[in-house]
Amino acid sequence: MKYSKATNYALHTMLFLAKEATNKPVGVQQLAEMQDVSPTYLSKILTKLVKEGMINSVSGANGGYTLSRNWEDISFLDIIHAIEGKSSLFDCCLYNDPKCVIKEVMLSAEETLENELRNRKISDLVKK
Amino acid sequence: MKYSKATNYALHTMLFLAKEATNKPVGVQQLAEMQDVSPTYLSKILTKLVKEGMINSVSGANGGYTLSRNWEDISFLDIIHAIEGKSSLFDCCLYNDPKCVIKEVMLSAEETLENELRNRKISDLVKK
DNA sequence: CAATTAGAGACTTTACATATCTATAATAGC
DNA sequence: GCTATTATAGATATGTAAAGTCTCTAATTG
Ligand code: SF4
Ligand code: SF4
Repeated sequence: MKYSKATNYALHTMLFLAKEATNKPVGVQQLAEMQDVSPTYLSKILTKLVKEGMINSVSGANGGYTLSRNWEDISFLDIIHAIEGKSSLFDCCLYNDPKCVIKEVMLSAEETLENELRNRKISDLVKK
Repeated sequence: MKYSKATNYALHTMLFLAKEATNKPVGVQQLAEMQDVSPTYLSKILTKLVKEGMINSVSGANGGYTLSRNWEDISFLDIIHAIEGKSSLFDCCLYNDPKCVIKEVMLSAEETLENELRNRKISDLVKK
């Protein structure tokens, strides 16, 4: 059980875009080089962020990616969910025993984790 | 990013053993049948718990597994660590930037999760 | 000794993350 | 309109780890 590299790439990209105060699009070429990953693969990851409305993409020459308007609200959890999906960390083997104690513990722990990640915004890291 | 099925099997086995107040060994055959998993595979998982001192094994006829003496102290985190390993959920791609903000957020969130899981003991689920 | 049980190791299968390749679509600048 | 540049999409390949099987060995019971 680990966060995927794709999540790592997405977080680093978001942080970089946030640090760039400018609105000029940043090409995937540059973003990929910084992180030592292939541009086509990173592009595929960033497309997920585009579809979730976290960043915008601009085709054509001098194109690239920019943060969306509401970027200051984007949390770590948002980014993780965009890449890893939103399904629970804990897969129950049987069907929905509602008073199952194991499930209760695991889901409540996961919720604690999500709350923490929901409160941490990319924008908080930039302001200082 | 998900908890493995092996973790699920380990948790269910521990809970079952805890509910069995008796000290009689329970064979892997029976444990596996309940969880619809092959005995040899489950055996491999339970051996990890034996090595961490959470359960004891008894070979030979009428053998099986019993909880260890200190079983009331065993937390969810202990079991998860025994199966999934203890390495961090977040793999940092570069080497140890100590003031890295991303790493700081991810590790602190993970610590919150671990604290919650450390406070939940198998024995708490049985007492009621 | 015979039956039963856990443990160990090699191996296979499956699933998924990671990545590559190629073709298409959109845009800028000339 | 033409060309270069850039993102997007889909098919495909590779790598890795989880999940599971098979077989042999060791310990214990009776
Ligand atoms: S006991 Fe709980 S965790 Fe296990 S299968 Fe049933 S509902 Fe799921
Ligand atoms: S920026 Fe932080 S998370 Fe990223 S590689 Fe460096 S230390 Fe690791």
